[in-house]
Amino acid sequence: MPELPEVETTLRGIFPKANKQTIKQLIIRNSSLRWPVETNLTKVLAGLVIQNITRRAKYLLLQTEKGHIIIHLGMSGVLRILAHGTAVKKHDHIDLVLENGYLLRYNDPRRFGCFLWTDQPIAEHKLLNNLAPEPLTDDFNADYLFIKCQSRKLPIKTLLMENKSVVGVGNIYANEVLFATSISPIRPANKISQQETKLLCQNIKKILTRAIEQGGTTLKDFLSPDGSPGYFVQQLAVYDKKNQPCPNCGTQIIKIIQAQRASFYCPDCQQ
DNA sequence: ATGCGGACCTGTTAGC
DNA sequence: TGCTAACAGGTCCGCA
Repeated sequence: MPELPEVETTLRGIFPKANKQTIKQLIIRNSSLRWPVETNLTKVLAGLVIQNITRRAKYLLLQTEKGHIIIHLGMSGVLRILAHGTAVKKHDHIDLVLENGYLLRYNDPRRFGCFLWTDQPIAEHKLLNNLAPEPLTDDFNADYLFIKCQSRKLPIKTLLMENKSVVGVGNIYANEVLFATSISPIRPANKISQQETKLLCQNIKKILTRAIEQGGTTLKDFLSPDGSPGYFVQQLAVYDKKNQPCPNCGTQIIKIIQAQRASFYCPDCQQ
């Protein structure tokens, strides 16, 4: 479900109620996420203070005085801030109960997400130490992207979705960014020109930024922590638009499968 | 090192 | 209407 804008929306939603709060209790109803949630975390976390909450790629990092909680929402995860005593629903796997009367509740039907603890320096964690630069910082720029593309023959769409090259861009935004840049998803990465990587880089930043401003993209069930949906879906040009007219030229959008993921593009505008 | 396919899950929708 | 198959926003891992 969530790409970077949805995770950023989640961060902004939980921050005001969860940051600087003391953890009263951790409740694990179902520990079987992507990796098992360690049951001894209930002891480790009790009494710790959430000193800061940040995002790295699509990971949410809750910093405490003894280490970090690493949360990923996978395909279908949702984090919400709720009052103590709020009734539990299906797939409400974890509660982080806070001392201010609220709790952070993790719901994830498909259980592709994770809830991990580490006391190692966070940047060195195995899941984080090989990630591309944050796309909305200056470290992610045209020169960086060009060098990454130069040495690779895989389709550009696939490169945009691998976390060692680009983070935060999932299937929806990979399709949208390539449309905005008039590049076919099947073009080999090493056939992208320097000028095109510049435009690609600009469009990644532009589209992610705009999506964040709209509160993310709600396709089926994404809700921000306050329960509101995202509105970026209204601005999608090609994603899930098979057989619909291209907004530029009217040609029918086609759907193909790349790396087992659906790609949508205009065969006329995108070469 | 690269690139591909499988794996992990449940819920919803498309198609017969 | 009902059953079945396909598909869904992610990404790690193992293999060639």
